[in-house]
Amino acid sequence: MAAAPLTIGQVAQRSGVAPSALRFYENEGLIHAQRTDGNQRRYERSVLRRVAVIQAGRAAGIPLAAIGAALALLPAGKPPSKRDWERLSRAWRSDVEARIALLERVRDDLGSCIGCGCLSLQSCRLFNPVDRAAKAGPGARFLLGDTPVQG
Amino acid sequence: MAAAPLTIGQVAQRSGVAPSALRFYENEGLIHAQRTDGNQRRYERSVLRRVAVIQAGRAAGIPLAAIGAALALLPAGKPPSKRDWERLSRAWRSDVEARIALLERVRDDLGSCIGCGCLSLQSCRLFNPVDRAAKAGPGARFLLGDTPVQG
DNA sequence: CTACAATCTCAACCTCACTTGAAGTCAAGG
DNA sequence: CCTTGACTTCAAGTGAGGTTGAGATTGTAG
Repeated sequence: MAAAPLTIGQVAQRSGVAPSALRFYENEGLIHAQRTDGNQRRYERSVLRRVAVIQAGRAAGIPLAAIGAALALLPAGKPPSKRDWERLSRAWRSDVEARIALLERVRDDLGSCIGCGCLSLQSCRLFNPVDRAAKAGPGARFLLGDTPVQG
Repeated sequence: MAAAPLTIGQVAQRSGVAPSALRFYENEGLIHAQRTDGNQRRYERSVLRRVAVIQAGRAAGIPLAAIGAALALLPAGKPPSKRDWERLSRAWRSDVEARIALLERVRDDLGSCIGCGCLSLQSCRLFNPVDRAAKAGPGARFLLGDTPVQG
């Protein structure tokens, strides 16, 4: 008995991802499905793994497009090898670490502002003194920093 | 010589926020401006502080609406007191900390997955075993966790 | 065979935080 | 006065990551 293919509802239930999202992922090329004679989607079980990888990436804050790019390097019909997953999770991990570092900086700056007598807008790291110096170029941007993301 | 009011362009340059964004903030009720006879905006200098607070909140990942709610509790025409800012920055700090904790968990889960032989989908914390158990309710959601945000 | 739930497609809508464009007005230098 | 650049409003667009709804079709249990 070959493993029965899964309907979209079954995949939705098992993965916790809404059917609409699964269709969306397919549209974006992240997953793939066979079709019945009546045009309904039938999924191989390996799609569950793929969806789980997508979930992990989303949890890590990786944009869907980048997740898709990563998945594109993985075998289509088969679950990824341990090595594949190692590569992926390592990359995502360092991405998450960068995001954590950014937030930690913001946290520390907020913390230091509590005691810094910030109202003078003098030497505060959070409110950088672009107001006083007004040098060339816009300031205060340094806080936001573009989200580092692997293509 | 009373401090000259600032044009929108000047506020934009000094704060690093685009004029369109400043108009947007005004529309959303986060900042306010006087008008000239010719209907142009003229800002008091205290708006720079307010905008800086908005920037700080944005950096901390606080939604604009929540920043607006917080600002609404602050004196309108005057810079916030030290106490005001302490209250705000403390609240935002703990919000940031919650976000950091979430990311740290994801990071650790990604890390543990590197070595966990995850491909068996057996006991992995990242890929939680909803696939095997398929209990009531959707799974894998636990990773995402709603962003805690103060109203 | 008949219900009825599940699925299909396609287009429209949603939130967030803005940006862009069109068409017109204001302010300041020469 | 005239030009030029900064400013005005309002509507619409952007992009991410989907959801919602309409209307039609399929799959399955009884």
